[in-house]
Amino acid sequence: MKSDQENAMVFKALCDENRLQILSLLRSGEKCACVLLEHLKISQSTLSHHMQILCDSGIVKMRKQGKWSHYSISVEGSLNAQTLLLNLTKIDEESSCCDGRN
Amino acid sequence: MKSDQENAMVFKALCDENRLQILSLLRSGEKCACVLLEHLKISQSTLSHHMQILCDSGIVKMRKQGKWSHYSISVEGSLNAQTLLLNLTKIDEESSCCDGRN
DNA sequence: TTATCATATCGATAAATATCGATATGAGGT
DNA sequence: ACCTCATATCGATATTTATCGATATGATAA
Repeated sequence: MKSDQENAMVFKALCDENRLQILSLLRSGEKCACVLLEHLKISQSTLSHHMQILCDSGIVKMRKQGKWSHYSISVEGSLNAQTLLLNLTKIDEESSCCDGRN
Repeated sequence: MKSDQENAMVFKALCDENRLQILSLLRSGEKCACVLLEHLKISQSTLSHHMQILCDSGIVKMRKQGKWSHYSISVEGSLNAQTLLLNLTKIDEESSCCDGRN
């Protein structure tokens, strides 16, 4: 069981408009930073910052090749986020029973 | 199809430590604000602010009864978040094909 | 080894968010 | 009508995050 802080980091990736747009671009396959930059109206340093957050969440992974950084959606990371979301919103049947004691 | 900004709002609910703790408390069933407050080390006005964000995301719903506000996890809202997450991280098979043209 | 290109990091600032105490609102009770 | 309680809203401040330009790093090419 991870801490709330660690779990929050997974979803931090998804609560920014620019990062959602980046994810949307990655859905069609791996892209290098320079290609992503062409499609966004942010500076190179800002993009680098967002990619860091996306990678920290585990939802995006990076592959270094020479001077290029290639980014893609991580299936494992996405699955992990799915499971996490499920657990966070799952109603606990053990404790929420129907005898009015809660 | 919702905008990136609207989608980001759903996950904004989940990227704060306090809000994750609130969700955790709600997993055992509906709670009124005063009960939630007992379990958290934040002020009443801060709690009210977080509940607003949780409700805006759709993941939590409120029921007013007299002077009390009862909060609970919304099954529909949670399902909506699940679907959204799935769509945001789903790899698009149409465009990412294997002939090397992307 | 010098130059160039892609990206990361740094330092500063702007913008957004969290937090609090004080006050407003609104429902019940006396 | 007045008082109390639960919660929301307001206004101010602190903290966090986003953003940029400048610079550093590290790979490749000349």
